[in-house]
Amino acid sequence: MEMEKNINIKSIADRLGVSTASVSNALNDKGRIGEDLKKRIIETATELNYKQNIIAKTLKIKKSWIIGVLIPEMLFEYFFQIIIGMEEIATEKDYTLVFANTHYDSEKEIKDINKFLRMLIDGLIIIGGSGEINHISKFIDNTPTVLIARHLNNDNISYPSVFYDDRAAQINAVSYLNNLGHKNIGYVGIMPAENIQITNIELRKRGYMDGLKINNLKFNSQNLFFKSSHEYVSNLDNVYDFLKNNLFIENFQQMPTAILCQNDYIAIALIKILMEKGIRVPNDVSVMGFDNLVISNYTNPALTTTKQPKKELGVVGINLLLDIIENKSVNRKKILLPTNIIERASTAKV
Amino acid sequence: MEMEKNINIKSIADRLGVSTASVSNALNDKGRIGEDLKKRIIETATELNYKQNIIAKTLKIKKSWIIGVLIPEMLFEYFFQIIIGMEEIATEKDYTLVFANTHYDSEKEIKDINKFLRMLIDGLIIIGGSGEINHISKFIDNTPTVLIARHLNNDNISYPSVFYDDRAAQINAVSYLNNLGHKNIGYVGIMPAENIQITNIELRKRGYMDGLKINNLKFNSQNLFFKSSHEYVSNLDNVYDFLKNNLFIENFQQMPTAILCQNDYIAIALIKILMEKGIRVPNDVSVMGFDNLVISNYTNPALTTTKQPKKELGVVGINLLLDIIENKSVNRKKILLPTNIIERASTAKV
DNA sequence: TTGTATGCGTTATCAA
DNA sequence: TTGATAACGCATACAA
Repeated sequence: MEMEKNINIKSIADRLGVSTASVSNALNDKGRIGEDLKKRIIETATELNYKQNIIAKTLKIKKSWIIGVLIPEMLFEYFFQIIIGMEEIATEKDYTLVFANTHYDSEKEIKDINKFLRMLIDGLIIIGGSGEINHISKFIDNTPTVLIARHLNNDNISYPSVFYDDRAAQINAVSYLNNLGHKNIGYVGIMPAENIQITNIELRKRGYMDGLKINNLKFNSQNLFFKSSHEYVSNLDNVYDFLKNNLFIENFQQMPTAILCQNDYIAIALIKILMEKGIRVPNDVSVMGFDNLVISNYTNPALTTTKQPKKELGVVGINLLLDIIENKSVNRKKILLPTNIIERASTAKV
Repeated sequence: MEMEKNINIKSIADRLGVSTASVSNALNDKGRIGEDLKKRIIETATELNYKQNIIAKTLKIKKSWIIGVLIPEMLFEYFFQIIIGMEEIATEKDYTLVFANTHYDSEKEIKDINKFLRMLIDGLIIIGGSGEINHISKFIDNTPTVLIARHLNNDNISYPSVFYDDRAAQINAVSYLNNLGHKNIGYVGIMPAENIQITNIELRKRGYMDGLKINNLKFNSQNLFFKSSHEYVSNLDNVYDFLKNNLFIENFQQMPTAILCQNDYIAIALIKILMEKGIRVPNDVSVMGFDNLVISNYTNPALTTTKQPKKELGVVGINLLLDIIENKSVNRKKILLPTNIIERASTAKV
């Protein structure tokens, strides 16, 4: 096996007896070079199988074509749909995505962002997470950043962001159920861990409460199930186990005729639990989810739920970020995406 | 706003009146430096909020702590479970993953690998895809590479790899159904596009055929549904639509008492289609999947299926790769992971 | 149009 | 133990 020497612009320059400057100019299609020499350089480059070293280029021009993406957990579909949307656009525009899983941990967020900055990322996308932003604002202020579906506690702080309105969506859900004739509507939600606070989850619950008020339905605290888990609850199996151990249908004061859920996983698990107890959905009780997972159309009964534009969150988010990166003017834009109710078979008139 | 100058090792060196060499040695905990100076350097570094530039370091020492990962499609759960497994280990060992979606396209594979190499990745992981490897072997031979769940056409070619046996698993599935008393077993599979060839899919189908033989059941070509789609079929909705338009249950010669499927999506879609026609599962026909998606325990009826160790594929794969990167000796290892049948409610005795 | 020379931030060699 | 300096591969300001 022959010793394979690294081919760089100097290899090409030497081979042709020209300067590296000319090689660089030729290969990057800058103007300052003659057509003839340019052609010879490009020929030699392909002949030698030259590959531009992105790392060196990045060091020189301070552009990496890397976008850092912060995800709070590796949850199926919800986050991955967002990522899929981003990936298509990023690839198309020759950017590379790198991910970090922050586990809803502020310390980890700081650590991950620091790592990204040391990699000279061109921009940052933060998906979901807590309502807190102060601990990372000093980084964000110096780096093009877009927030996706992250609701900040402090409304005065504003960052470029793409989001949908969890609260308004759940208000709509309550109204939808009310229109079906349900006057006694329960709610099932889970905070996936005790020490974290996820604004989206709070907002969905508040939407339920406000929805009752707006529809002139009375709130009954017995019919609100909202617990934190001490162990991390995220996937369907976890959710099922948690509800199985913590939610006692018989504890509902006056069994609700409809139960609104924080998300589809909870709805799907709840339906399974109800059916195991011989409670029929929607005959005995209507169940409504939130997220519109792909699978929710294939459960039995198919799930009525609220669809938020997951993939579009990613697409719009990355486009916004790339606009900011390539043209500083579009900063501080906030984009609200719509939600809508997908009516299926898990809800019925009463 | 003050002009924020980049803090580098020279900033620290200048501040203390020492050389950059000493700063580097101190910060990287190399030996050649006095304890006293080292302490002062580290203090100054934190004081100035110094962040090491990974790009410059990578250029110098030719190590990026980046692992490139090739995925053939953004399919939920199957690939994402693998990724989740990898991500945990990679993060733990301070590596960063970058992904490329090859869309089962050889040209794109070459392009993506080239991009990775230009980023000076430390290693490459290739998940799934076609049975062909020649077009990228020249890259792989010079870069630590691990194949995950990619079955090569040519058995003579050997790369470090982690996999499970699709064919053997489907043979087991046929035997399982046979033991339930099913003698007329159908099969439903889809090749997601016409011009691509995915070895795993071929192997699963072959497992069905071989399984019949081994169990002394006769093969009836009328009961094998295996079509290519001209449009890309991957997610559950696609699969449902495709089957709805192409699979006519009544065309089965002598309706099978059990139908084995290529994957869980197909099984779930098939069950929905059967139920829409009033055919009961498992009373009228048993249906068996492959993959054991999380959701498959929550369908109604819950799905009997074959579980392959998705997350473990990722964990074992990345560990193997990191071993190769850090210690060239473990090369050319092939690791076979077991599969097992998860018995649920979609199959019954006949 | 082309070449010379410098620097991006780091590590590493060699000399002091 | 410490410092001066070259080198990684590239782009660019400036000179020719």
